Amino acid sequence: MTFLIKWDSEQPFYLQIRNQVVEAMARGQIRPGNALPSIRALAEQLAINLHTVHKAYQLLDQEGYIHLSRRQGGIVRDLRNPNHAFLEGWQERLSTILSEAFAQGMTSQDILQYYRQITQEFAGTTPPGSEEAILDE
Amino acid sequence: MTFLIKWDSEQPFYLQIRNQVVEAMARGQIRPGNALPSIRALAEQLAINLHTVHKAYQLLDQEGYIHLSRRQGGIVRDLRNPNHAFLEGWQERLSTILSEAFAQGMTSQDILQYYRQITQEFAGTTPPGSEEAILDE
Amino acid sequence: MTFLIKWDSEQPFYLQIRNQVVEAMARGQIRPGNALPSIRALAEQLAINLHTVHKAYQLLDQEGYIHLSRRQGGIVRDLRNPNHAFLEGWQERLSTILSEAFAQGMTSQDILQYYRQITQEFAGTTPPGSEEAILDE
Amino acid sequence: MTFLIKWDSEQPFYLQIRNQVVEAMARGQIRPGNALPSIRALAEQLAINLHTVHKAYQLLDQEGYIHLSRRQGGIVRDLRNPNHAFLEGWQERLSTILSEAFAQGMTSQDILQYYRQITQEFAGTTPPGSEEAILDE
DNA sequence: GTGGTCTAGACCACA
DNA sequence: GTGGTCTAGACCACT
Repeated sequence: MTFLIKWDSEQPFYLQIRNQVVEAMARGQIRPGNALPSIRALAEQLAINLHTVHKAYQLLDQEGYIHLSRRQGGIVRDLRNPNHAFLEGWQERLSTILSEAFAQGMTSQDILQYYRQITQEFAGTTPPGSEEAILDE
Repeated sequence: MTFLIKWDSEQPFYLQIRNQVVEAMARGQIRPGNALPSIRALAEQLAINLHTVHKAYQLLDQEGYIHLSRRQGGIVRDLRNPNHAFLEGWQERLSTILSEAFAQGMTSQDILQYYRQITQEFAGTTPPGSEEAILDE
Repeated sequence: MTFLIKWDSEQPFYLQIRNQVVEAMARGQIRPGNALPSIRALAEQLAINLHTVHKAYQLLDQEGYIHLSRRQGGIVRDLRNPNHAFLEGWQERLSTILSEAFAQGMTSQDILQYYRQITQEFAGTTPPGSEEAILDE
Repeated sequence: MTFLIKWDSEQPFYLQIRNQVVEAMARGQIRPGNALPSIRALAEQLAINLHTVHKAYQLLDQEGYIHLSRRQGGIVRDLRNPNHAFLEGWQERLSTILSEAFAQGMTSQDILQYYRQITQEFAGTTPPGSEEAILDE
């Protein structure tokens, strides 16, 4: 997968990285057991600070998406069921984002259309056997 | 409607207020033309600073949810169609939140269930005749 | 001429009135010697406070557009040359508004087009003899 | 560029700053990609409060003139075409300022002379190669 | 270093 | 009464 930093985004760099990893997982571009690029390599590739990448990986580890170890770097975990802590915050954020849509005058149909548009990218999971490169340099 | 500040939340106070207003709009608890509580009144009620509430109201005004004026205070606007700028950011945030769910092992069915659970509160718009108080003291 | 208050405008009422009087003068709808509606009448017609209309008239008097007296109310003056004080502030405001246009990417042609569009309404001055009603009720 | 606060102006400080930035953009003194002085630096230079400068920068960001970010401070944007919302308010303000001129007895020739006088400063964009300092200390 | 949030208290403009 | 402006000083998040 390819990482891309938007230098003029309002989102912190570490969150951009975190989000891109999560999206890649959802799309099946990286799968349980796969290794993320090393902190050093990714920092160099993106021309940002080591600490920033480290922070992103720590967050991913803390949220349960990866297992971060000194030896192996970041390994994607196999998550089957979200834990309670995740669900609680997630629901609230979903509620907020849906409220915005309704308050802005969107209908349930509009929203579900966007939902399908987004999730069909996720549904297209690559077959379990295929092991593609994590990072195309 | 009732406002509630979570003092230990990672979300800034002003965003909590903003979100609660938007959710109340989605639920139909406050409707176009209704007045929000005055900045001073809400600040006192929540025991937070006047400027913090002011910031929340300014954000709501800027996002188009309310009209904030020196004369009338904050009045809920009637939004019919979201503009392009809103939709762009909204889609991206929806994409992020959905990928989190998939990456955490949730299925489309799980997600849609939460969707219905949340939106059925919205769909339940109060009948047009009923005029409820904005703020239950 | 007809006055119209925009209740949800960010502009103060007294400025809205002042601007409408000035625009009516520019269009030739009210002319030197004409009387403005009485403060009391206008306040009643617009359903706003006497003080607010008074403030507008005072401002017009102070800026030299009208002569405000207790007996005759507001009488439109015959201005031939703007005084220095007016010109100074006016130039600065014109400079600001033109800067905005250029900074937003407009060209001189764009601006002059708007200029013509606006001034052609002013150019269409009614002939000097005709004395039309100040206020159509 | 040089900022200057008029302490006895009726214009709020934050608007004075905003206007001076916009004028500098129109004159080509600051160009797309250039950085504005940091909020703290400008506040100190002008001997006004940090929050006042902050407000000016936030307004400029909101109006689209600059991009304000935690990382880079204020960066001048490259605006090509004004949006509809801008044009609407701009036209009305132009209309008001032009009617003042006519009501004060100025002619179209007078106005166009001022127009040229102001815009010739804008037209005189500095040659593309020259990179002048943003802030002459 | 940068901007962002929050608090506290003052005074002003508008109606 | 309302919101708007300005000041002053604190702490935080990001790089």
